[in-house]
Amino acid sequence: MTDHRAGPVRSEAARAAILSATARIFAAKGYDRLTMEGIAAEAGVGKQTIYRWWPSKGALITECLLEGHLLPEDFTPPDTGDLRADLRTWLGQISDFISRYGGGDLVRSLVAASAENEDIGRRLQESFGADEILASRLRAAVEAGDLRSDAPVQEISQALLGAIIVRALSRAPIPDEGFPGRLVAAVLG
Amino acid sequence: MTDHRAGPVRSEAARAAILSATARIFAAKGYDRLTMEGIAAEAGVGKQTIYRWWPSKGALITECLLEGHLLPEDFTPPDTGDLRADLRTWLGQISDFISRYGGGDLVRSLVAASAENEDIGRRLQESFGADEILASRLRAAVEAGDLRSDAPVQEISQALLGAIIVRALSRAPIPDEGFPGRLVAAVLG
Amino acid sequence: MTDHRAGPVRSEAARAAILSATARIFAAKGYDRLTMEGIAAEAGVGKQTIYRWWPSKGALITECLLEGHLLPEDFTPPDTGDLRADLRTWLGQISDFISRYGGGDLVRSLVAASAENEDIGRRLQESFGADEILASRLRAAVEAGDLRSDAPVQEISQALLGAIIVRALSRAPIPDEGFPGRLVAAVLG
Amino acid sequence: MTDHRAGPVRSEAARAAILSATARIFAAKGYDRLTMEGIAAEAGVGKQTIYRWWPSKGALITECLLEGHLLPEDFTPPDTGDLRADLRTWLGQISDFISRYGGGDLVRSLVAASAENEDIGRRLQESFGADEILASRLRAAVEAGDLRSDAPVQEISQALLGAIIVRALSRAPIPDEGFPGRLVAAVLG
DNA sequence: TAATAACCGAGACGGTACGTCTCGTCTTTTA
DNA sequence: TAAAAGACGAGACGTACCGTCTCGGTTATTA
Repeated sequence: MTDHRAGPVRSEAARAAILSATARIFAAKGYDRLTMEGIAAEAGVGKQTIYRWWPSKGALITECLLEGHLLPEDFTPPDTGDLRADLRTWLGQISDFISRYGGGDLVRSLVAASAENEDIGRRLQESFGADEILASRLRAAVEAGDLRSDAPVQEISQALLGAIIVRALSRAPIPDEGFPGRLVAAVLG
Repeated sequence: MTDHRAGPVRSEAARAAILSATARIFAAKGYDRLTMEGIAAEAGVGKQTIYRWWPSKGALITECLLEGHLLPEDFTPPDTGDLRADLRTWLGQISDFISRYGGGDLVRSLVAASAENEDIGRRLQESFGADEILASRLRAAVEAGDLRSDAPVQEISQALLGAIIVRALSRAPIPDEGFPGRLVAAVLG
Repeated sequence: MTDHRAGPVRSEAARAAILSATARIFAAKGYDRLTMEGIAAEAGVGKQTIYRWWPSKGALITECLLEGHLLPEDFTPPDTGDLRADLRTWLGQISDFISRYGGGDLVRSLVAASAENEDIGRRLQESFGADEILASRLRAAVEAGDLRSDAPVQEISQALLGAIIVRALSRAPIPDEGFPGRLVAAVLG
Repeated sequence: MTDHRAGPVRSEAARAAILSATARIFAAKGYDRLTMEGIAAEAGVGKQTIYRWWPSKGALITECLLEGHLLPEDFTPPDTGDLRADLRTWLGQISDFISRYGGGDLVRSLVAASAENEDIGRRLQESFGADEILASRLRAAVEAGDLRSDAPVQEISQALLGAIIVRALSRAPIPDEGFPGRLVAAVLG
């Protein structure tokens, strides 16, 4: 028996246009000036087509995030064998990204969205590569003897990403090349 | 609400009513459902009386923060001579506060306000005692030999507070009594 | 032979369901709350099936009218030889109908549809029997000497029906049994 | 004195602009293409300013009607002593008006509005002068012996106006100069 | 009797308008 | 004479329908 219902199928073109328009406006104007009407107009789509598939602005941004429209770069920490150097590289990538794109505006918008929307909040660490990949990297370092066996892996990840976020919220510019180094020194001694 | 009336003499009462109403709504409904019209109604005040004194919602919240209406508790780290124990105490106070008040809702609202408003962002660390007081405490530890002389004081503060914020944004509850200890271990080894 | 195209034939069941649903909603909710989507849902039919056969809501209502779904009763004036008595009977039938069905709601809906749609407007007099049948009745009265030979037949019909419509639009209830008599007296002296 | 509340007073400029814009669009596009958003835009006014003072499109049109924005002309029947001649003059004025303005479009829009809105319906006869003025004219004719003492005054008024409306709804153009005469002949013999 | 073609229910699509809410400014009345 | 009350222009919200356009499934005619 056919388990698919009759009727037209969701328009992939509309879906792509909406996500793309959302990402464009989010990057250009920030979370709080991102409106559903603006998205619909930019995407050349009726508002109902957005509301038909996403219940809220947050859900839309979540999907943008998951599809990589908002943070086009990949913030995976490398694995060279030297944990601290790898973390410095990773933090340097994020710092560079922030410096290049509006000096923290995009991060702040992402944090504002996270504060308002549960799903986005849950995926925040993931978005910056501070999730399972970093955790497994840290666990490998424990096995290699680079970290103590009782090192609190999750707290280390949160502290590193959190420092970046606090800095973005405080509007302090990333000062110079030394920041990743100092942050790794602060967290891993 | 309060018994103030029209007239120039009562302006201080209006000011207090506005700040109090702002704090009450902020705590009850969060930053994004805090409206100027709601504040005016709750305070029994005309909207213009708010706009006469504060240029924006952010400025209003900033003043609430500075006057201690939003975070009624004082998050000053103690000074017992044992830096790590003091930090654990401090983080424990914050964790307790979060657990007691809505499990992070208030922190998230504060973060949302920080993301939107520059002044609030600048005072974010200060609000949680992660500012000069903590910095001087860390510098004293350097002098006492508890920390290396090149310890990156600011990054340590940001990492500690940031870990709290990332946890709040990710909606993970503070798990148990061990969190402050693990976080201090993560940051100061 | 290509005098008949390939494919299935128009579904009589769908046609009947649509007309019936239209009449039901028209009577229950009135012209302005009659929606194409509502008709489709009520009839268990796709919207396209309606638009395939009728170009507009007005055309649909016109067909309902012609098939007697909207005004289930037949408002043909009788022919007893006494013109004025026949007209009183006819106007009494219409008055009774109005009193029985929502006190003018249906007439008002019909008038609203007539104002918006040309075809319905053209058939308005016909719907109430104020068309050819009434005209020939009046012409017969002229021949019988009951009316002057230059009696303006069309204007008499329009005045009689128009008085009913004006009364329905003014929301004045049909007051008592005397109305048809007074109206005939007003128009034919 | 508390006979007037504190606060600003209703803007007469906004009120006038709204009524004027409503009348302009009503005349130009008809009732069913008259939108609240269109009115607001045309009047240079926020939508809320309309909804603050009028609950519905119908209420707005009612007020337009009462202030004479919709039917700029005065359809008062004259009083020369010759009732039938006066009625012919009056019906001629209305016929001329209909011919000059879109051939019935405005009347149909008014009828559509009457069908939808109770207040407009109640004032329909009044709008065309078929109310108290005409009634008193007819009563005077009774006293003067021009009409029988039991002439049904209200029904005569409704029949005259109704014939005009039925003609407008049927989209039949007012044929020539003879129509008012024939209609008076039809109604008053 | 297979292919074809138009039908069917279903419903997604780009739009328009709805009526509500809040913004930040401006104006009037009151105490 | 400042504060309350609240009207104002602006514009986003989320919903309801419009009329058009697919979908896949279902017949009836035609080759």
